[in-house]
Amino acid sequence: MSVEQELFDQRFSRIREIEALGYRPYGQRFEASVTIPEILAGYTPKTAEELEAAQPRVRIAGRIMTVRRMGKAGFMHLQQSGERLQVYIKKDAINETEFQLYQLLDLGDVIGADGYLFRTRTGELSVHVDSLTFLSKNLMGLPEKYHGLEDVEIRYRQRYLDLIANPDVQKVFQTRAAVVRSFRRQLEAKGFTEVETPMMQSLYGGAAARPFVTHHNTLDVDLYLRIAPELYLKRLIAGGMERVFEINRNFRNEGVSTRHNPEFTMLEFYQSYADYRDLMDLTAELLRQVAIDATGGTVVPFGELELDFGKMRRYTMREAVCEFWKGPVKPTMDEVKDPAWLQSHSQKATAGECLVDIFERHCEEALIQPTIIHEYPVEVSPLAKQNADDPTMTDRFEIFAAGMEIGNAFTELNDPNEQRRRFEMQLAMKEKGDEEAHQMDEDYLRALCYGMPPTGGEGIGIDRVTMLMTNSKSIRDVILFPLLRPEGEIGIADWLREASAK
RNA sequence: GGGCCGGUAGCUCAGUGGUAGAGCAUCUGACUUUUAAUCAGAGGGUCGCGGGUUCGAGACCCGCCCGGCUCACCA
Repeated sequence: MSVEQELFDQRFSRIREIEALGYRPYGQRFEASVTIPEILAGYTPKTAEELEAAQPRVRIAGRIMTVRRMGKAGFMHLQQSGERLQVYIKKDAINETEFQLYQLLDLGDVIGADGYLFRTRTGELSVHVDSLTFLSKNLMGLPEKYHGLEDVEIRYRQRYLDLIANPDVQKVFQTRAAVVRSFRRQLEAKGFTEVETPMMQSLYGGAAARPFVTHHNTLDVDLYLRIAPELYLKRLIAGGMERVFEINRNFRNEGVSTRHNPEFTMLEFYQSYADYRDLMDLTAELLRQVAIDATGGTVVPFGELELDFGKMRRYTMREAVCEFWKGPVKPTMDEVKDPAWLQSHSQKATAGECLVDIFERHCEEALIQPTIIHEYPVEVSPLAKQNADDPTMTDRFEIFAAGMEIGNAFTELNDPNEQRRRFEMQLAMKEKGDEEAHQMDEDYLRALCYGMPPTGGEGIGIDRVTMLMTNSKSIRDVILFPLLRPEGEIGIADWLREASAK
């Protein structure tokens, strides 16, 4: 039997001892008067003398994270929502049964305590406990108290343990919630309606990506998990829902990296009668407020960097190539507009694809401060409206920060015949082996044939924005359960069965 | 998919071919304001898995599994 299983059995057998003292090992409802974070926020400024005079009563619950026993007394730290408060147990201050319970407690158990607040000799805010109760038994050894849980594989696979052992992890996901809340609140305030569109689609579109395939038994049809909600949201725009947004999951059957998870959360919003320039202003406003709501200010630390969401630089893609060119001699605007020059600096098939290729290789990683790049070639923008002055380009922009793409927006193409032509271009690319090219979506064309108002639309990657707001280097640190290969047999059902048979 | 790095006690990590280690955790004892509590003692290992080289492998070689970083792909 492994050490871990011996510990498990030891703790399992303690369940009976707890019951023998008259407690339920898995507890019952417990009405705390206050949370540990509330106590820390409210009483940290109070001096020992102030607390001594008031002896504020508290009733708290939490998980035992440290224990220091000293014979007839002892200290423990209880954790709640990632924050810890010390409690002091003294034999004289509680009854005999509760003291026996205290002696049975293990690291990781969840308990409730009544008492009053005071400061110890060393000045730490603590609860002087006069009553204890038991709320839930822990059967597993906790990670080391000093280093916490560092094994990233265990952190991702057993996020519950990560949340217990690494208090800051909760803060990351609180911040993620604040990001989503901020976008939602801002868009609602501007008259956008939140909608939900299909995640299972018989045609996939709205992005360049390979899909996951699944199957519906009763209808006997293959369905794709959506790669984007775009084409459905624009059907709603065509139907007269003038401002809509959706915050939900997209699925792309592609590589996994520090910036890519196969399922990820996208905000998409569409505003009738607006164009991409309106969206540039809106984007700057949204991100600025998200930074404030998520971090308290517009300047956000990211690694060695500080990202300022209070201002948003803007370049056209061509300007960016001229500006951020890596070689010693920067190209001129005339060169960057010249298809021959572009094709002499990239292997891609068309001038537009060459421009994007050059941009990605030379510029993307240089876009540290939040930046809008606009005017994208038509070949890579099958759903965006062409620029009125330059039909090779579209009225489209992307948002970059920390060298990472975080958003994509454009004036929506609402001319059904031009959209038909673009789909056919995509089909031609598919013929040539481009697995990510769009499918023809005739129902979408039909919707456009009814007349879709001129519209601006945008998608923002919530995970990536959250990375920026939480100073996270990997997207897996902002997704509670990132995709990993299955773990295989765990064996804990056997442990429970064996322990309970003894 | 390619390259690089990692997997040793529950956790965090040492261990450059010669008897598998430390700290924390666990168990026993002492201790009524400690805080990485302290003190005395004890137990705990499929060295990721499978082959190979060797008198001898945790270490060297080959294959595989899992993870991380990175490149490719992508948002």
